[in-house]
Amino acid sequence: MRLLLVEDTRGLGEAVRDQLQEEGYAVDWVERISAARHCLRSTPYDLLLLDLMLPDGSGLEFLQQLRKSGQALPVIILTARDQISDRIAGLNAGADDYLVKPFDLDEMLARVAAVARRYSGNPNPYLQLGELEVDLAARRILRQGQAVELSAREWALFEAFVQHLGQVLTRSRLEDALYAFGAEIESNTIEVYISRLRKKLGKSCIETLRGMGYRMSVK
Amino acid sequence: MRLLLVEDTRGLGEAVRDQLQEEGYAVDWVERISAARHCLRSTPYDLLLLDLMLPDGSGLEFLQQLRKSGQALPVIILTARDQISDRIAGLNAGADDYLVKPFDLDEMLARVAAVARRYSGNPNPYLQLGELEVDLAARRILRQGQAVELSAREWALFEAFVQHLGQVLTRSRLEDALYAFGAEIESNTIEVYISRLRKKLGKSCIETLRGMGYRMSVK
DNA sequence: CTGAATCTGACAGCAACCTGAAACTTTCTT
DNA sequence: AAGAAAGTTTCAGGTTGCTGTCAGATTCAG
Repeated sequence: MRLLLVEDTRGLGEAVRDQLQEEGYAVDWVERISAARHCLRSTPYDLLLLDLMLPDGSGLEFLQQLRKSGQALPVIILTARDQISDRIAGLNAGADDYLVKPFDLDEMLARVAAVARRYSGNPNPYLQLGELEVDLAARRILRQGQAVELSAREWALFEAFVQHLGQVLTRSRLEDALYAFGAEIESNTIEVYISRLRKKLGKSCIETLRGMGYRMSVK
Repeated sequence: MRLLLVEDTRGLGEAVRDQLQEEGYAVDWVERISAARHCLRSTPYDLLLLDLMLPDGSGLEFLQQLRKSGQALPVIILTARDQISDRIAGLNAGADDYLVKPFDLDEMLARVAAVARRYSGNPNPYLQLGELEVDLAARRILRQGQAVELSAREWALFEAFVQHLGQVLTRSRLEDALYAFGAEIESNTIEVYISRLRKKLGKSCIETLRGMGYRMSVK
């Protein structure tokens, strides 16, 4: 269970993170919206804890953007007492719950556990990658609920991407994933398989970075 | 970060251990499965590097046993080139990644770092440079939260600056970063790319030092 | 003010990439 | 064992947008 905490108050952020980690959650803590955007791209999270007043923008707008882009990620917002009206706006914008600062840490844990429980229909080996649901162990992929069948090579390639989510993979790195080490390949096999994966999984699932390689991200 | 290396080839084992230790990992190196079992009982490890052909049994079976007993420990398997089919079996048995011998030590380090990162739950590390957020592994840059796309050459140049923050880079130094060693260039290509970077990343991000070169600072 | 260094918009050429289809290989079925 | 089906690799033609160069504008040092 991995959480992303966006909170610019040092003391509070640290306390919340430590408390959650003690409970066994994996927690990433950032202080800016831009950083949060970053994390969300390269890592699949199960829950977002979002302060509404941040140095580089409004958490509320950020949340709206998230929802607009189709992110179903559970969100708990953190607001100061004098921003209570934001609470309403927050819930409207698609938050799942809220906490008014200063809040009790046990209260916080309870809310997190509640939201987590509500959402954890499937115990975690499932990865949610945009419209894809991936079960790595079972080698199964659902796209918008529909099963997608991959051949051996297609799967090997896909797996390489998933195991290095968000990172740019060079051609030679991908070749290593498809063919055990140093097996020279002359033609454009990689491109052909990229093309097939896109056909099966959706165009936007793999980005091309001309002259550099390819990248799969969470969104 | 403590690793257990199970490898019966002396030379290879030594090289891998030394390399990893230089990178700051704590490494225990054993040559037998029985010894590995022992270590695992008495010490908590963060990662297991496992050869599949060992004098006292099959690493594959060992891995299966581990998984059956509920061990979630990350595992990278090492296979010889002619045991490719084991790679599939290994991944099925619950390995997280594989390396085909003979492998490049840098490649090995990269895989170890990747697996370690994946399990430690950290997202890619990112840099904050003024109004820029940089994720080197993902080759992603956010400028005030907005994604900025760089071409291959632009990125190479940018990377050179980031890797020498605050230092003055001469023209010939930059040429070496863009073109593999000593490729003479006559026209003002460098200036053109500097210009393109400034357009995308902001004027002030790279300073000109007339007659000397260019510099990027932390700001 | 003058010359040299640097900046930047424009552009032709071409390498990188995409993709449908054909040739070939492996696996399955009868 | 032979044929069918599925998977893999290669090839070729079409497209995209990066790259290096130049020329004219601009900045800077003396």
